[in-house]
Amino acid sequence: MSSEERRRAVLCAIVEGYVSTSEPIGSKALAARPGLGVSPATIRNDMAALEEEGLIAQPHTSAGRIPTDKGYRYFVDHLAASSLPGAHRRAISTFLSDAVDLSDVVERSVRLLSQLTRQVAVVQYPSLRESRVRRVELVRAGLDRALVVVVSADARVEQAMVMLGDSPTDDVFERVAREANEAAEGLGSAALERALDEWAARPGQVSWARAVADAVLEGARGGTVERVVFAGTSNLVRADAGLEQDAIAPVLEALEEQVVLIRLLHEMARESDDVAVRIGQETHHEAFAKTAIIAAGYGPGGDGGSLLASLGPTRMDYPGTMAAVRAVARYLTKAVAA
Amino acid sequence: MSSEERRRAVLCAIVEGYVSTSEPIGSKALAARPGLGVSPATIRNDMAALEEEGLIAQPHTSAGRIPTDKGYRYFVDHLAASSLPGAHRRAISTFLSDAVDLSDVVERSVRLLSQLTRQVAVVQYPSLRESRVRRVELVRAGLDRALVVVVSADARVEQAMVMLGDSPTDDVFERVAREANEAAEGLGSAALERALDEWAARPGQVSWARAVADAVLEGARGGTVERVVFAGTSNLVRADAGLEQDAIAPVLEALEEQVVLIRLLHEMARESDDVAVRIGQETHHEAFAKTAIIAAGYGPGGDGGSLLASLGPTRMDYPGTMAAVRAVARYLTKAVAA
DNA sequence: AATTGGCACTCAATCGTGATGAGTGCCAAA
DNA sequence: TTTGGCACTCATCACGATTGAGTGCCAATT
Repeated sequence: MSSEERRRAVLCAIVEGYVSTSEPIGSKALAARPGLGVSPATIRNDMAALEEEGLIAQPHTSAGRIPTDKGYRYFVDHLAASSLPGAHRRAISTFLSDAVDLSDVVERSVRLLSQLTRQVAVVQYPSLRESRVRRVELVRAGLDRALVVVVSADARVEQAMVMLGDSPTDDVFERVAREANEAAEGLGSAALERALDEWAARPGQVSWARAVADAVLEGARGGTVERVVFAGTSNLVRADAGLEQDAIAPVLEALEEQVVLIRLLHEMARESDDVAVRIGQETHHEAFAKTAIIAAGYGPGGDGGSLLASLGPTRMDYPGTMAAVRAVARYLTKAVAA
Repeated sequence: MSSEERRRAVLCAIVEGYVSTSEPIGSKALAARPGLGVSPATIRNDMAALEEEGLIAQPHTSAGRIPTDKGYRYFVDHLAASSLPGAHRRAISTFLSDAVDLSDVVERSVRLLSQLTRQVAVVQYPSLRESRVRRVELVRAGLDRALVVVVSADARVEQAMVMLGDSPTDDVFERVAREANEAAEGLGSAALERALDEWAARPGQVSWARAVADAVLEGARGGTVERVVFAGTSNLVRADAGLEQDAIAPVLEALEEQVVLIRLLHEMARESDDVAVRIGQETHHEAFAKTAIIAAGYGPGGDGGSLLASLGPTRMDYPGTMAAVRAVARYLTKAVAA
């Protein structure tokens, strides 16, 4: 093994050691490890070089080394894809096999992922592709408001409240409701838009027809809300997790906020078509500065898909977590396709 | 003031002092307070009596006293209803005034409540009363499964997946879908049940008609799922919150679990028609042993209503939190009635 | 040029010690 | 019943000494 190779091995050993013990790793402890049969002094030289490169650091003078964000990054980039333990594999298939509907699938997945990784799991609801409208239903919900319900051909139901700005009689309301359905039924995308535009612009049409048409279009597109569900937030506060008390509250806040997280996940999805990893500072968010996020897309490729992720302290089991995220993403893809 | 009254005043002062400083309160500090003009020695006597009654305790010999669960209970029971700061009142009305639909109202409420109380807020989705079926829609979602969508007259949409145990042709499926809607349309409660029973039992009916009928009935009843949303979990880990690190993870787990919390809230709603309070051990749950829960019903009285709550460490500002919970419940009642 | 053993040095963590003082319980006096 | 006095307890803090893990550097070795 060349000295270059050994330096790399030393880095990996430091990462693995620190992740499993959560304590800085010294040269002596490393030398005792089987695998790299060299003396502590040699390892010290390698460590000095690695520190020079900014891959490891020491918390204080007389302590061992811990990986920096950059060190973790190197480790992750030079990682052979590891496989999932058989027990986990079985857990996934049994967990997801008897889900009854979409929200059930999503909820089971997020719980499963949090259990497999012992981290916080995040699953974004699938952003469903545009599809044909099966039926439009208008339900009166007060004098001047109505609920628009769109049932699409691929078995989704979207609803939205619209303000009428007007108090139509029941007769008028019923007629508009019937017409809206007739205009939209069976159509999709461009044809749907044309039909609804025409309908809303008919002479003598009620003033709120445009609002209804927009609601139907939005419903057909799968809604604008990008919902995200979590599980396993308690893993953040586990004593062995390695996040200081002060670092936890901002993370929980950011998770509840959602918007920051969703944008981050989108960025990550764009830059990799397998599993994407952001470590510490790479998240570019103060709240996540001490955490790492491992994300993967699921569902049909292209824009139709959606995202899931695992979030934990930078000191996490990267190979294991990446394998779990990849596996759940794969199963979830199957589950939503069915 | 009689000695009995003073003892009560001492207890209240201890609670208030401990809540605001999060440190045990000594006799000297109490005597310095204006209000009860007696010497530290007298207060010590009162304290001994209060400790005898189990209302206060001392963490260690040479420390001041802190309230026990029982002490907090006494304090809460003998509390004059306090009113909400004007700023909070304004916050409530502006926060809720421009909500667009039910889930928006619920989400705004839970955020608002967590901000007002600086605790974890929990809001249960309104369990809506049974109502007439406006329309039933069956959407095929695979060879042997279908989505049943029930739109009710009061502007709700419920959906459920049913397994057909059979792979009907599209023609048959369409016919059954039409018939199911005809059978259910416009009916409610008993009449609906009768009509669906008759429909499902018709000679020559498909085998899965019963499953569809059940799904429709359940949808009309508002579904069985009782969803709960949270906000402000980061407040649990705030350093000044007063929960030890180890106590936090179980709480987060229990919140995610939901089922325990929901049952607890139901119990609480039953025992009080104003604001109900459970303190520490009174929750009868290990996870909540160090927390207090303040719950109130909202929505129309009787079974139609639902619940919201605030959860935090037992060392919390009870009057303030109770006032906030009460106020949000009141506004929320208005919001869902509209 | 790379590796190794030796050695002095640094510094966090640990422990023991003593001082401090907040707070108590008890008792006798008012 | 209240109060002042007083001895007692015990967590907390500050100080110092010790320990030991781990390092950096250098000269010797391969």
